Amino acid sequence: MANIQEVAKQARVSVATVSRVLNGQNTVSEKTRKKVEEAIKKLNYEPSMLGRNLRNSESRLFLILIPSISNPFYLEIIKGIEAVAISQNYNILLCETDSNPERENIYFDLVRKKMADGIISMDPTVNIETLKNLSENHAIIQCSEYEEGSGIPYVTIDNEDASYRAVKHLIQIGHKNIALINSDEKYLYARQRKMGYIRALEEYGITLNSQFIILTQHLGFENGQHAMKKLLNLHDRPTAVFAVSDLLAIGALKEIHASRLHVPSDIAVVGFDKIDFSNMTNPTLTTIAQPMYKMGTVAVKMLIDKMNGKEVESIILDHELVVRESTSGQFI
Amino acid sequence: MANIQEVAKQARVSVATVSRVLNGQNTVSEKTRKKVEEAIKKLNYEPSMLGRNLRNSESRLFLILIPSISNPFYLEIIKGIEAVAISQNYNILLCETDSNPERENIYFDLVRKKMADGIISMDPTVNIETLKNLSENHAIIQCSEYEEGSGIPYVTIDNEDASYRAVKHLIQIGHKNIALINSDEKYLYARQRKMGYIRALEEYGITLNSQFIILTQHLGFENGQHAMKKLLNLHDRPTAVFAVSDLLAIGALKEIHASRLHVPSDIAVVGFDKIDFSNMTNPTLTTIAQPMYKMGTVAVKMLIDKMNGKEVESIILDHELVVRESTSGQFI
DNA sequence: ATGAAAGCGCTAACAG
DNA sequence: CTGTTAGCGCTTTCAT
Repeated sequence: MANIQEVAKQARVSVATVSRVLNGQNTVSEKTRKKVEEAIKKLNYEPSMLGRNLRNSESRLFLILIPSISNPFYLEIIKGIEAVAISQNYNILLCETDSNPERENIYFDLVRKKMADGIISMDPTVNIETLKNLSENHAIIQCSEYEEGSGIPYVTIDNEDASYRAVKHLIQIGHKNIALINSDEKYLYARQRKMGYIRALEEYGITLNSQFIILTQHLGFENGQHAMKKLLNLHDRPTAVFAVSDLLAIGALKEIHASRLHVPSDIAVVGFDKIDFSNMTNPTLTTIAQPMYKMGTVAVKMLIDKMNGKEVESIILDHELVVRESTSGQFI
Repeated sequence: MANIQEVAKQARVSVATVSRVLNGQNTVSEKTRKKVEEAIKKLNYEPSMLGRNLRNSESRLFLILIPSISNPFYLEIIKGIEAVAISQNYNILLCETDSNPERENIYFDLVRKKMADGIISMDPTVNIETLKNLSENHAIIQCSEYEEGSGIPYVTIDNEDASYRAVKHLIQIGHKNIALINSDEKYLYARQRKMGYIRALEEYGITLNSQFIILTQHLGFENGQHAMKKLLNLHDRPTAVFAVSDLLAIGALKEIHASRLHVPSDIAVVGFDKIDFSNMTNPTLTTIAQPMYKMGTVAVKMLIDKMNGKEVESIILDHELVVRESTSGQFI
């Protein structure tokens, strides 16, 4: 493989000139540029990013931290991230932490060792102290999940309001006994969504039934099944369920079917995220749509701004309630 | 950020010695090693991979090529890849081509420019000529999809046999009118799976009904719905469907429900891949399990062997028929 | 408009 | 066991 030296020799110019051509500087005469371009073609030369990166002290790589690649919620965000990243000549290192601090540390090391120029963290289980430390020397943006007052800019939605609207929708179609399948309240979004749930109930004068709130360890399908099983075993079971992720909701759906009950006539279900799969279930799932793709694009733009030393403000994006079959029709 | 020079100065040794400590060479006296380690700690030094990579002419990054990140089939493979990669101090660049040659080329450029040391391609739409060219100078492994006689080693399953077994299962539970929802036959796996389908029918003396074979552009949910719609509109509709991906099968499931028919009593359904979602549907999906995680780990090992100049043989892994609700019970 | 030369941070060959 | 030094491939300042 040819290097810049050989190209220079072939074109009878200096390596500096070759470099100038490579980087599209306009201080090169047309004639010289031609010569260089021919030499490049003739030698099949490809500039090495290893040399360039060392010289520029950059890797042109972003670290994207997610808890699990199996959760479709993140995939759409990643698409947004990737689109903007590529357009700016960056690439992404997709890092799945499995909520494992050791694993997380392997990835953070990549940044410490200059293999990545910045971080977009979507991991709610991230060690926020480490993140804060890292943010002193590196550009970091939090996406979706965040920590208030950490000084790390974030892009997210108004979880409290989204939750409020989901529950209000259930109330408006006639439900009073509404359960909440929430995740562990150590997560900010879980606390926020619970608040929205409570606010909606209060607004309509519905008494909170603490048996109707089930907490799950993770946001997966099985967790939704187990939670729903508990709810179905209650003496007075709910007529509607709001689950804070589509995967949880789909698990609930499955469990309801297993009990030979019908959605939405026996129990209505609302999910959260609008993952692709929420439209494939039977019945299709009413859910809160997050602007995931946009969230990804915004996060990258914020990150690049941050790397360029600009002042970066956190951003709250809009969400939307998508009514589908799992709540359609008036409840009587 | 401190560099190796400053550490050397602080420890009053040469940079070579620091490098030796960094790389765990045992030619350093205990006393010196201590000094160096203290200096590293004191200065909060982290070795830069940019320097190391340039020096070693490696990036320690693998390029993983997939057509779409939304297809869950690839995710489990990726987990396998990542596990082995990390254990060998590599990281992965996950690249979604969207079956777009331009996009593909951006990623191949990464290899040409030394930003990646090797490629694992899982993209059936990959330009095989480009791949062959690239394979002259770079280590490449094909995973799942491959090209016979390309000289590029691959790891995959026996698609013909897997398909044969799926169809045989349907026959054995009493079906004769078995449809095939296949993808475009420009893909090798599609041709192989069709062969298996035909072989099973022939073995049981069932005449092939060409109306029962539907080809789809992609392997997605909607494609499954459309294909199933066509089948349901046939005068003599099939009593069983074998779809070559779970997503297709789930689409078929949905369409069958929409027609107020019941699975499996009206129509039995078999999918392919055993993605997580195949267990979340109602009914759960009978499917062919591919050893996806293992496929990923094997692919990386092959890649690393290849990079080390070893002779690498292609590998065929085992598959398994997983019978679940969508075909359970004797068909009458 | 072009070239010479320094240097990004590291490793390894060689010398001692 | 340790130090000196060249050099990986590139960009950029400073001359000219």
